[in-house]
Amino acid sequence: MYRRRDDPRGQMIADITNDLRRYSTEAQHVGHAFAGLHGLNATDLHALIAVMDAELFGDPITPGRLGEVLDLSSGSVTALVDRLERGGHIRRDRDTADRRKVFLHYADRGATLARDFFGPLGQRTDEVMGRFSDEELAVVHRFMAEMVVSMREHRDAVRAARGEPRRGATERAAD
Amino acid sequence: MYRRRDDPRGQMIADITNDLRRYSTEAQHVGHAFAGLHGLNATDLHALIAVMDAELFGDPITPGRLGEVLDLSSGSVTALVDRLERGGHIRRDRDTADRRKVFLHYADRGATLARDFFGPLGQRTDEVMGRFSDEELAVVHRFMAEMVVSMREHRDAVRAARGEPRRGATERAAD
DNA sequence: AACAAGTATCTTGATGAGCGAGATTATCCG
DNA sequence: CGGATAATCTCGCTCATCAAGATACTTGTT
Repeated sequence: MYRRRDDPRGQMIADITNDLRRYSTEAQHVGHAFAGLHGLNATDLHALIAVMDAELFGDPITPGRLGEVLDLSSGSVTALVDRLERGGHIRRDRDTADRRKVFLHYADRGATLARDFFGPLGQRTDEVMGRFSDEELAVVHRFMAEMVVSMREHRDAVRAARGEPRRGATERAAD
Repeated sequence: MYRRRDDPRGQMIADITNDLRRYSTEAQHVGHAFAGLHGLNATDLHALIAVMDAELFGDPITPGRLGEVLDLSSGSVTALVDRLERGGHIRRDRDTADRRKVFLHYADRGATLARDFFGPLGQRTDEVMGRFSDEELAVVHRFMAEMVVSMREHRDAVRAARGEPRRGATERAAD
């Protein structure tokens, strides 16, 4: 769409670029719509997923880190966590060792919501994957994994371009 | 992350699912950061891209359709278009045939912005693609194209789940 | 101990994006 | 013309986010 080339490979690259952009856009719309359906906004859903990811990874997230991940101010994070806690999606737990810290854990309601979100999505994804061989999926995985790395670098570059360079840099792979 | 399976193929599917989710998430963050860098918000950037896409496709978009695409109320669309017009990113043009309609065209500032957004991104994408053969890219394209279709269907399903079924359904392939 | 500096979270007041309902403007059809 | 329909815009409100500062706890130093 934005690059037109005459050679087949160039065309293929342009096509994939469009695919990726469309996929991301639609994914965002899905998130937006799903969130609205459940009385949340897009940020809330992101936050909920981040909390779940961190916990599943065995390393609960704190409000501070959540703010870094979502690129929110500390005040917004407090409001966000308040909302999610009030809605029964997550819990706050003070760290016993360092009592300044607060760990965020998902509550039942949050877990249910996440399952409802990813379940149907995963089903559709599985259908598509069913039409590809193991070797083909391996190629797709290799490609997408590299794209994720590339996109993370780009995100950091863009974030760094405004104001202070951000702290977190490429945070660990757990999301 | 959300599905752990023991067979290699199941693991591969889970990995790709994670790749896709991470990619979308990061893409969103990039959009958010880039928009902020230029005094816009994420919606504005989406809108700008939608306007450009429509125009490049030779079929300029109206505020009404823009609202459908972004899932915004009519009031929000007006405010959005006002913002973008005030910022010199787009222009309003009345249709000469049906003077109720307003067509949105991007202005110089908008075109520049879009180029600044997609340029560096495309560069990074190209780097990754350079590490894949033609055949491999063809597989990726086939996969992603199917995923886009699947995601669109899912989006419509989720949107339909709340309130009236939305009008637009799977809009034409042009974005 | 006591104090200072650092870190994590929370509070407050202001801004502005988005919604919903209704008003406005233009077109179509009898 | 007059009514119905359609597209866009206006208005009043709510709430997410920000920026700056307050609070609570920890760590290091003397």
